[in-house]
Amino acid sequence: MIKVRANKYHVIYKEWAEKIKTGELKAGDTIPSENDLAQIYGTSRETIRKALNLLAQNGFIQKIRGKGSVILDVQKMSFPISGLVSFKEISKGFQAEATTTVHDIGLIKPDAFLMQQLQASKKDEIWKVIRSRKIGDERIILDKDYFLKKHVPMLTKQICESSIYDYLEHNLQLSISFAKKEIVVEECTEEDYKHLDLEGFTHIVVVKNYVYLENTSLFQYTESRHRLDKFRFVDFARRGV
Amino acid sequence: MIKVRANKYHVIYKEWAEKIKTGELKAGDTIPSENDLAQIYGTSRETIRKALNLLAQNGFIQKIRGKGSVILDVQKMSFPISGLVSFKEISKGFQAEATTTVHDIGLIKPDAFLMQQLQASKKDEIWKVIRSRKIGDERIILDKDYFLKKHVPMLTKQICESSIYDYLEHNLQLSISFAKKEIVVEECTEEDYKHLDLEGFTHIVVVKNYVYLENTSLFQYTESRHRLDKFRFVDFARRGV
DNA sequence: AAGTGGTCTAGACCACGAT
DNA sequence: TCGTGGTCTAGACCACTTA
Repeated sequence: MIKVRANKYHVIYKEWAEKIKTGELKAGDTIPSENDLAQIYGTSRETIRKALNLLAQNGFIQKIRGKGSVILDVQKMSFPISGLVSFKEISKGFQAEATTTVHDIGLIKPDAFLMQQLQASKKDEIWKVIRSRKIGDERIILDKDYFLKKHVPMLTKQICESSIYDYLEHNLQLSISFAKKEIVVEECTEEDYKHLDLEGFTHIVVVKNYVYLENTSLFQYTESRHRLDKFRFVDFARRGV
Repeated sequence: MIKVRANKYHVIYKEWAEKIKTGELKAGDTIPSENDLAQIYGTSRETIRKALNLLAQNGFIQKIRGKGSVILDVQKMSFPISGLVSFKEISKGFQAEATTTVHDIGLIKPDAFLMQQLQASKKDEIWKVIRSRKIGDERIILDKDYFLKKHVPMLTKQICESSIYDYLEHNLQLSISFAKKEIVVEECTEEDYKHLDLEGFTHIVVVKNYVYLENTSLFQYTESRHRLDKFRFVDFARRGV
């Protein structure tokens, strides 16, 4: 059921990413040279380079001309909302138990705001899902998801309680490809007060996500609203294009 | 003085990125196929593919198997703190005038906090720079920068008033390579109240940056403190890996 | 069937760092 | 000088979309 990428370079990438993540290899060590790796794996050097470039892009190694590829300290990089990950995937990294409550699920007609956010027309139908996330014993995150029905024909409460993304990718075979993300801080709404334990905070961090499929069609708009003191975003960035 | 990358694939990347940014090519259009481009530029297809992969990574195009490369809507992506950009580079995109005030600059010995953040020893000396950024007529951002003196021997008030990064890259020839970024919300400090127009906000968005050189040595720790209502972070992310 | 992008190869030359 | 990573080539086969 799960789509496995069996590309050589991807396999090699995963293999070394794992070695670094588990701490089998330590920060400061160097990995074998590209030529050595090409021999070890019986591939061409360009294939090795694709794997190493992935490692570099994702912050596992730093390639240094004339020297080799040095392993970076990857420990601090926990809890990334970075990239494109769903709450289910993120919550694996939590210590405390995380539970999801579905407050609202149903088909609606888009208002002006949604028509703009989803580039939808009056005729489009939209799945609206409101969920809160409890971590430990506090309700901390409020997720408001909107899916175009033409891409997601059916949705149930049960699906929303586990992982919508699992369902979309594995059952509907949708290929989620990229997203535009925006992080801002807004005043809390009635809805926030109702569903979250706000502890007196008057503002809330809002992560807005516009999610696209492989064919470049926008199919989801999401607002993930995080209580100020519990929000954390981690990112790894390389300079210059 | 400025280092120009004259790689074929980089030139091709810049050329098409420019065409898309300026709107000469519109979202939804397709660019020529890889084979066509290889012919046009008189290069191999792999070189074209390196250029197109850069375009895809940076959100300019979406490559679709069997079809071609479609141009994405890149307009909404203004004001990225994403990637690694300095305030000077960001402020180009502002409507209003942006000015920088230097409040403090000097060499200090690291306290426990800084020793940890910069992985420094007691013997290290550190440049401390405190600056506020005024946009329009409000002081909105407080930047606290710490540089290891062994990498940055000299710093002046004048340099800090323009762009420290310009100075580091062009005059000191330092190669800034990558950074780890963390975004959280904290309570305002005395320092924030003193240097910023906080308008009653009790909390502040803090962007913490750990900046590394090409040889993987950490040389800078920065806190960029943004007033809640003026903070905006935009990102483009691809799913998987 | 033809055209597209995705993977992979075996080789070449270059710029850079260590020795 | 030698080994490293960075760029580039000319070709091959594949999976996919479109006609």
